[in-house]
Amino acid sequence: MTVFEELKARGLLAQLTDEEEIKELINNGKATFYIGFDPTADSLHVGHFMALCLMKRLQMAGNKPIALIGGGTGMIGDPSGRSDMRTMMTPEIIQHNCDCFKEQMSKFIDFSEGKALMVNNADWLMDLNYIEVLREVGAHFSVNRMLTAECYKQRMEKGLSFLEFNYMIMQSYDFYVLFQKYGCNMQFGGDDQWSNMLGGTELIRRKLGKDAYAMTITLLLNSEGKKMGKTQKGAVWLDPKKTTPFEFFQYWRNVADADVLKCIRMLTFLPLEQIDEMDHWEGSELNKAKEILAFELTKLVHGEDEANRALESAKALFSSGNAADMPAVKLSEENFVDGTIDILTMLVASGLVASRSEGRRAVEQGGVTVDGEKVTDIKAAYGKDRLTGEGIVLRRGKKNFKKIQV
RNA sequence: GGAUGGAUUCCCGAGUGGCCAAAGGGGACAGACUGUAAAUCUGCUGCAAAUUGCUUCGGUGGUUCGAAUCCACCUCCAUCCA
Repeated sequence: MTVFEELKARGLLAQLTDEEEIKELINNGKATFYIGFDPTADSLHVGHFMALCLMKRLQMAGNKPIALIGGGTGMIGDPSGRSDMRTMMTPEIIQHNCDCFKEQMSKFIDFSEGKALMVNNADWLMDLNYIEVLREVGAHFSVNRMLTAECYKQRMEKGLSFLEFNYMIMQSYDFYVLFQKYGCNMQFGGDDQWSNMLGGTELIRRKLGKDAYAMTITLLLNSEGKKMGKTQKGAVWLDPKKTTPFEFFQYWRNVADADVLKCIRMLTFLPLEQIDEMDHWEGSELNKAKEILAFELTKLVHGEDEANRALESAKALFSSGNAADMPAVKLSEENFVDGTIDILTMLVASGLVASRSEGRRAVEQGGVTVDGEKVTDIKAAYGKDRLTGEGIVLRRGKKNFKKIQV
């Protein structure tokens, strides 16, 4: 099976400028392609992960990836598909985020011996001269066309600043620069990037009279049409300090039935034959598939050891309600009054609830247990001796556990 | 620059002097049912020493016994005109 066929079979391909040409190039390892990553945070997240996997797959097929870090475009902020303006970031923060991205990326992609490149568009965007850009690049863009682009649709109602409007031009210019400098003939990205990417291929055609190609990968949406990889607390990060391997594992362990197979297909490197076998699994059997998904992804991102630990913790936690390395909280002296601590203080100190009011509600609704026993009294208190050594397992709801120790 | 409309709690959105911690919906959280799923039903959703008290309706000041609500100024947003 060729790379192209595999990508297609996994449902990763969304839009392509020229299917035959792209197939030919990537199947024969003749593509030099780039994917851009804007430094919007100090860690990559699941969306980036898909792009990195794509890079890896194509790299294995002999193509040369260029990871572009958007130190320059990050100064502007991509309005594509967003309903409101991004908060502007200071140059210091952008620089910091770039550094974090670099470090994380090198774990996934082999940058040795020219097998892949990492570049930062700040290197060519920051010194541009305004008038020159307008004349050289701006002249090739039609405002009328840009305004009809799908990615601005949401912003036509709420307002779009000139700053953000220029994002497409900057991204197009990136492609143009990379094409000339590194012979980069293809750009890949998320499907929301389609219009920005087309801008690049057109700029190259108009300025150089040459062909370049663009291809987008399907956005990972759940069955309700929402972007996956987001929780109410924010994104699911790849940085273990921001999203622990256990939390990461749990996120995938808890995806909806309707989404498991799609996720396995799109995100893991499991052979397609194996995935096809799972395809007819139904009902509670799907739980096994969720476990496989969670394990495989945790392994890819955090390594096999962490994946095993997360798997075992989860199993132990949900069967016996106890696990060796569940997140633990050490209480300090000031939490105790007369050698005891009440349940509300404990809930707040553990971070399981945000306030005492919330803790009170959780207890009143029967959502709190200590060592498997339901707590019914909001005034319940625990002595220090109970918390020494092994400590106790405090639980709010079904899935939030903390080990509490002195 | 001018005219008009607007800013309410996580989001949408009602409220135009006291009965307002603020309707309704969404989301989130918790319970029941389950398979760590979905659907459904129930509860709950500012903070706290909790039949009470405190802080909140873009910002600052004012009127009033009393302001989300009235007045002044300011900031931001949308639409139309230039």
